Amino acid sequence: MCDTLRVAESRTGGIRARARAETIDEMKRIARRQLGEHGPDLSLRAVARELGVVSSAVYRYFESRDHLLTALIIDAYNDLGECVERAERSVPRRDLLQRWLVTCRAARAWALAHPAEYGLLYGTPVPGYAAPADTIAPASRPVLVLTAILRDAVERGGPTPTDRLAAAVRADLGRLSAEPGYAGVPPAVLARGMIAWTEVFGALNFELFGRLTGAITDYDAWFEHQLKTVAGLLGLSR
Amino acid sequence: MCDTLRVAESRTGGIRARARAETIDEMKRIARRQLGEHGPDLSLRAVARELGVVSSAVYRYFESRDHLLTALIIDAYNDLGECVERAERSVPRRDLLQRWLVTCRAARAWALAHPAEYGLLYGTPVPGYAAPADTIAPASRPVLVLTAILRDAVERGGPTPTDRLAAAVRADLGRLSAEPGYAGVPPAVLARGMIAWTEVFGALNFELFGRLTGAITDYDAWFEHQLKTVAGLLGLSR
DNA sequence: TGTACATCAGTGAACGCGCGTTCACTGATGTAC
DNA sequence: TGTACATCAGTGAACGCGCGTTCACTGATGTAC
Repeated sequence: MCDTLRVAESRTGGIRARARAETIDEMKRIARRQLGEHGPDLSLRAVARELGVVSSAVYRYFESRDHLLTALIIDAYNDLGECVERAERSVPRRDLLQRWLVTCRAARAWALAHPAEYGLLYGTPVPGYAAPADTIAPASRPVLVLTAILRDAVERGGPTPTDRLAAAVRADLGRLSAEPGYAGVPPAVLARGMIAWTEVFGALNFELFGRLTGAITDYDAWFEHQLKTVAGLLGLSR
Repeated sequence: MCDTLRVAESRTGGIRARARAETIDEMKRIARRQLGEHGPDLSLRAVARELGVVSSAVYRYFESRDHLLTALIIDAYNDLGECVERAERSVPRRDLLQRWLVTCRAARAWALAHPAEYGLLYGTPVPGYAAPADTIAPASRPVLVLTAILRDAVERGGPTPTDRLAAAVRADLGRLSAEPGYAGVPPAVLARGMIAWTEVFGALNFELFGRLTGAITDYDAWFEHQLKTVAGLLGLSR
């Protein structure tokens, strides 16, 4: 009953539904900000306090703390995914190297702009929090962008690596390349793509978690250098 | 006074000093275990509880929660460093590729055996905790092992990459290769080493933080494949 | 070898704080007739 | 167009919990004479 009405309201964009959506957005915005200041131990009460509302009022909008956390994670994945997709779309299809570069740069730009959310997505898992299934699809958006580039490279008869894969690796990657988003990318290509991807996220971890302090000062330049070196692994040409 | 005596006791290995050291060790052992079960939010009270001691008793041994955390971090760095160093020493000096492989395998083995401590060292920084200077030296032990391999490769006239480095990158890495542990490794070689290192730690992050669940099932094989691919970057020969 | 004393480990109570969550409630607001 | 009613947002108090840290204290234990 109650749920049916709520859905109907949000469909027709009723006044209450709009106000409700705005409050949810504001709660998430505040929560995101606090995530950045006080780490991943998100506090419902602190969010309520900043919103100027009693703590129990939050439960009108989120079933529990974990539900709020999940909403933030899904939003973050989608935000990152959208940034990466938009950036990649802005480059001519045939320029595979640029597509790869732009994709990685967009991921880094997003991470630098949202370090706390990056930590939430790619850092130490929050103990006691199990990511629900809803997060899987948004989480794979960035990697699907990369896969599309690889597929285009393959279709264009680009360099196909002759790496010998161990049976177990071939099995895992073969299973993967049979899935919808990964079709058309042979295991050996997929392997190289994943390695490149791993290096890029390793670089982001090192940079964002402060593991290079004292060694690197120009992070932009160092990231660019890494991208170009790793691009060699993919054999992408302009 | 008090400090002088304590030092004297520990030097002579007095009974009290030994008991004290044992208690400290047990506290750290318990804290390490709890770190694995309840995440990086270490609780002094929980440690005291498990030790069967009142919470304020912990302050006989550690000035504060952060001091205990620092001790754990330093121990972990040293433990990891020792594992990596020992593994690398067990390989003939001239077999550069094996030395590289064994080094990375040791790092992974340690991480898998101590996932919580790995998270403490290489995961999201604990908010509000600033690592003191004492952690710098132990933290660099593993990377110095890699550097030694690279230096030997260079001295043996191994392949010197002709990568063009941007001025900023050359400056940063040049500054680095002027430091004690990095001497004898030219920037271009250092760059490739750091990229390989970044990939390996990216791989560990993905594996330990569960970012490959559903895709990879045989993590051993996948890691080996990554090592061999990345070794190509270093141009290490047997 | 015996004794007085200093030093230690550990106690127990307390301070002040923050947290997630429940529950009965009060008005305001939109809806159906 | 007006009115009765259902639904909502938000309140305020409370529950039970855990936390880091301080402080005056009690015995036990090692040390110096």
